[in-house]
Amino acid sequence: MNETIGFLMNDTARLFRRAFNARTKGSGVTALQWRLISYLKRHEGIRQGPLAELIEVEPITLSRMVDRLAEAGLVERRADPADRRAWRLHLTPRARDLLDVMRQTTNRLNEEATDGLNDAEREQLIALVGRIRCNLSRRDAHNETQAEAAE
Amino acid sequence: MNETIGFLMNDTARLFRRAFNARTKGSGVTALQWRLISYLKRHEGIRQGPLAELIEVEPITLSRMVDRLAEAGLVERRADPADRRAWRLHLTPRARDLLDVMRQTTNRLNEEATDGLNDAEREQLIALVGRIRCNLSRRDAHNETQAEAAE
DNA sequence: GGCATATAATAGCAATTGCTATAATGGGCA
DNA sequence: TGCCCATTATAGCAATTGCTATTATATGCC
Repeated sequence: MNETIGFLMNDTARLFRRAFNARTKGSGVTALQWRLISYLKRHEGIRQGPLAELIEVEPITLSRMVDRLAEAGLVERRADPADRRAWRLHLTPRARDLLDVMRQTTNRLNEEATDGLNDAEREQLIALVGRIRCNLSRRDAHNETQAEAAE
Repeated sequence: MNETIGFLMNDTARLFRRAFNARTKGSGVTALQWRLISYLKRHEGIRQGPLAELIEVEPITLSRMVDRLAEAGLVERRADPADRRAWRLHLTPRARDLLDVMRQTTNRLNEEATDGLNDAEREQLIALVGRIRCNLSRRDAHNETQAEAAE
């Protein structure tokens, strides 16, 4: 009974993060920064607010993360031509190079993590966890709606 | 390919934490504090150092977490009779009451998360994730040994 | 156009965390 | 016993984060 799926999932995710951190320690980039860069790759030109929501930090926190990443030459702020309050975020070539390296690291890590599982089991694992995420995602949206209605 | 198992697991674990936090917001206890209390329940009388390792924070961080939890009347420091440098940590009755409430919350949340899965699928999910955790746990120990040897 | 309200981003302050150094105690060995 | 080194916990300082307030700009309404 102690092995609830929630605890199990959190433990496993933490082991993933730890292993990932151990393998990228020398890069000078933290795991949360990788998360930012990784999302930014798929949402090139996104503004700070929406990106903060994606990686789930407060806008002010993201603002300061971008400060540091811009200083490190990994992220670039460009003025939004349609809204002078906003910035559009872009990756620099250097960030893209680092992403390629990280992608290899991630692939290797995933292979190690699923060592001993056959293809069918891997697919099933992804399908089942995907359904969990879907459930929680819906629940969450539902709860947020309730919370807004209550205020 | 973007849906690697590592990212998927992390996303899902984060949704778990978010949902859990949303349901325990009024308790005045943070998720990390819950983690401490939860481990402390299974390791009554543990010393600070080993507990810090369990919940994966630095000893000094745990020391200050215990400061706050002791002030809140949830954790008690007792002198170790065998070692005058060390404290033995114990939960107070109030913490046990809160744990009962949390356990219910956790169970409900797990049911919601696995909504739509039949018993066989739930078992398979737990078995597969458990194997992932086992793989990563071994890998991690291996890497730490390598790291120590390298120093 | 002019004004009220909403939105994007940032600054100040308080809280939390980790790195490094330090105090107190324990344990091994001569 | 006395000394050296390891271990347990904690204090000071720097970095990061979030809450709240603030600035600049946009949008809607008259």
